[in-house]
Amino acid sequence: MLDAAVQVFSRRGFHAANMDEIAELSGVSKPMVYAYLGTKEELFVACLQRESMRLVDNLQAAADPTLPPDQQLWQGMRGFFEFVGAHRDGWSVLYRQARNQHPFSVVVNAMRETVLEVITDRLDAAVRAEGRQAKSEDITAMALTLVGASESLADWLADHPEEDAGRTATRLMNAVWLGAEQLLRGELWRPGQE
Amino acid sequence: MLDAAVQVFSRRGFHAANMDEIAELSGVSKPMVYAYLGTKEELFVACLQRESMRLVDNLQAAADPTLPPDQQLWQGMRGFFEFVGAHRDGWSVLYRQARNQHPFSVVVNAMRETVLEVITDRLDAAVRAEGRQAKSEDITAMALTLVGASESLADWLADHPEEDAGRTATRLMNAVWLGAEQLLRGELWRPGQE
DNA sequence: CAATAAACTTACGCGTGCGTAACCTTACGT
DNA sequence: ACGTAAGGTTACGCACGCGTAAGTTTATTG
Repeated sequence: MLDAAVQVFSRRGFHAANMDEIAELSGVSKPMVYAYLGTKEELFVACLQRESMRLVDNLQAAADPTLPPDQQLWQGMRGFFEFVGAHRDGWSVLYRQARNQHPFSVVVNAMRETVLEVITDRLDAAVRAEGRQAKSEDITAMALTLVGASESLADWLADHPEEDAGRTATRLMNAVWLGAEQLLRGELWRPGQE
Repeated sequence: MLDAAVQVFSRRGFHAANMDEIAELSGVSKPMVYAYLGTKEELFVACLQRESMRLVDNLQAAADPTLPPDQQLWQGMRGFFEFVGAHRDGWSVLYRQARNQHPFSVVVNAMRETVLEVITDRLDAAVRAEGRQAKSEDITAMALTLVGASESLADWLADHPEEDAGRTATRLMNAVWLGAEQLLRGELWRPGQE
């Protein structure tokens, strides 16, 4: 039933989606949808909450703080891309439909804020491990870069079912870990032993 | 009159915006809006076209093919961030409202595709200048990374008026040109002489 | 096997907002 | 002055879709 809602919201967007279609796809009548899941807004929020929980779970399951920073980063990215690949509709609802639509944006942005905090903390720890320290706004900018680049590749992944989550994560590592300069010179980052 | 529309669409989104409000903010009556700019959809598309033209103009005005690749990249980014800083409502309408809303997404995605092509060509040229060649999908991934990271920082910039376009571009250069690895070690990329 | 409650459906009231018909008013030629 | 047209406004028809009242079937209990 939630699955049906996610599917319809993904295809049509919040406004264009109508409750009759969701009910029909669920195989029940409209008043049942209202009885179980409340209004259209409440239903949408329920979808958002389930999908964002899945996303964050996938990120954190991939976190192993004992590994070196690049491995941690790669694993986090792979977890994220695996969620996107496995739940394309969920991704679409979260980032293409809800992200900028009041009042749903607050839910999504809260989740994005959480993700940003996690990454910021990791970066900070990695810098400290080098015996250095960086301005917090520089760390923030780096985290924003990582998240934005991930979202962009995620969108691409969502539209290319043939692509593999691990390969996508590796591509992103090459871009953001080594940097464009190294890449132009032919250097490559490779995932270590699993 | 278009300005008023962009402002309202930016604040409310396409669906929540109503023509009465746009008319009132324009200082004319509703039938006049219809007379000059057509239906709500046509009006929205007109906004999109103006803003996307501005954005692309800003990107290309900043292009100087004689400079080394990193300088070209930085100038392109700065041009882009300057557009965002100067037209926050326009940015909001393009990327937060229209990007995933049929049938407007086709307009925005066409523009994004153009930008991606420009960047892809530049990257390709830079790789060739090093006497190397890369798989096209790797170049594509790098371009997607650059664009995604730019969008993420642009969104951040749009909500932080105190921030400077040039500084944002420099931050992004540090992240994507040098790479996170260099950055953790304390290296910094700096814009050359202007 | 009636009486009643639970589970579900059909059919509709109602608000909202797009797009326009009908109406007004100011300028201009005759 | 007066017909007429350009340029404007007010007021409304209409479709759409959310949420629910009223009605119907299926289960349950004395």
